[in-house]
Amino acid sequence: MRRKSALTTGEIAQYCDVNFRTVLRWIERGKLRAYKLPGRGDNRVRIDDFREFLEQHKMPIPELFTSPRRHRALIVEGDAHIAGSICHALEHVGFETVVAPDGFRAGTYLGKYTPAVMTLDLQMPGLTGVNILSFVRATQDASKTKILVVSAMPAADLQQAMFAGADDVLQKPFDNNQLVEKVKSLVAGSTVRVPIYAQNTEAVCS
Amino acid sequence: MRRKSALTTGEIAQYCDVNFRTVLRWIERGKLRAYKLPGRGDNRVRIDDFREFLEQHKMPIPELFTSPRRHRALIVEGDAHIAGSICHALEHVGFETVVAPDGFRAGTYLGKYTPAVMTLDLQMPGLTGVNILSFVRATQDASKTKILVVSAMPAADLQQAMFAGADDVLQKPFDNNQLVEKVKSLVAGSTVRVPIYAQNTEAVCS
DNA sequence: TTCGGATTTGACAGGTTTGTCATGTGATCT
DNA sequence: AGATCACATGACAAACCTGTCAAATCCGAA
Repeated sequence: MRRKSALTTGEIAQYCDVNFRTVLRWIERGKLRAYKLPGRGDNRVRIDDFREFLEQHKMPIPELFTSPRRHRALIVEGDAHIAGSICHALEHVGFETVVAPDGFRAGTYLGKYTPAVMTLDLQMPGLTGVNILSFVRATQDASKTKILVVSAMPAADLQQAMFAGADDVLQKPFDNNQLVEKVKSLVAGSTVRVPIYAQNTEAVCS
Repeated sequence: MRRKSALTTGEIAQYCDVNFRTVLRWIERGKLRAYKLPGRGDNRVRIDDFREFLEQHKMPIPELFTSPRRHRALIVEGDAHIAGSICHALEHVGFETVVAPDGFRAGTYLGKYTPAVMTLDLQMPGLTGVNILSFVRATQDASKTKILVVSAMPAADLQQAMFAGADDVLQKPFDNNQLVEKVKSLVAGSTVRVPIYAQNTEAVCS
């Protein structure tokens, strides 16, 4: 079954545990964004709009909408050996993993998979670590992705990574259990929403 | 995926997140314009008609059809000076430009903006040029993006870039006019076989 | 605490659209 | 050419919209 990209009023009514008439009124009053089908004027609400609505009103978000992203981890790591090891560890605790062996792929995969968490090797060739951190933080779509910096750099540099936007750091060499613990707590903590949205830094030439 | 100038009912059903039976009814009632194939009477909807339909009903337009795509150029270039120069030249002939100063951003922007054409500096720090070429070519969403490799590498290496998937190459240093010409012809060549009715007359500057 | 007014939500009915299923036939692929 | 897939059609069930009215909730005042 294909994943739906839009919901009907009835479905939303179920999720919110209210009468569908109420959902219609929300839409009427512009509290919930929706578009209409040409026929009878059936409303469809895009999942993203629905999520935003839920967050805005601090309503509980059904597992259904958080789960697929929640268990996805992006591993940005140049060393295939280490990457494989991380993969294995995370998959073992239920994550769906994707490995990006270079910066370019890290970028595409981040946008494509919107993982819940991303482990980032700052010393990959071609990655100007700190820049990436702040860039990701400023990117709306990815701002919710938790970042765990994994690096062999000295502790002072790791501290700086935290300032730049990392959610946590882990010094190489590390133990897989350590990593799994950190990742898990990052994902668990991500249920708390920070309402501050970084402004979108556009790179469009003017 | 094959290039299409018209859509079937099934495809529209997918895009609209609706049952294909419903799409048929829309067509029956004249809400969505379509023409029939001679055989069984299969419906085909021209892309422009579909887009008009979506706009008319304020329905979200799938990324796939967002119009300006054709005129978007992604400039992957580490040297801000050169990047600015390319930007300027391309904007002058009607492109919307985006600059990616590193591999990571190249990746995110490629996915985000799905540009019609991408100029790629193979010697950027951290870009393992040839890998990227083949990666992009293998990536479904971006496979239509034309790639112009811009590099100071010797001609033999550029030749290899062609084998790896580049659509054209340009040796540094280059003249802006040269670049513009190449980009324009790449975009022109990619003509998505837009049928006659295409009113996109704002097309590439002539 | 209790009361009344204002607002929001739930319930019901009628009419219409949309989804589902089964079937037949033309496309499409190898 | 044959096998598989996608589409069209018809009928029926399910879901949705509109309008109206009753019930529940909220809020300030007595």
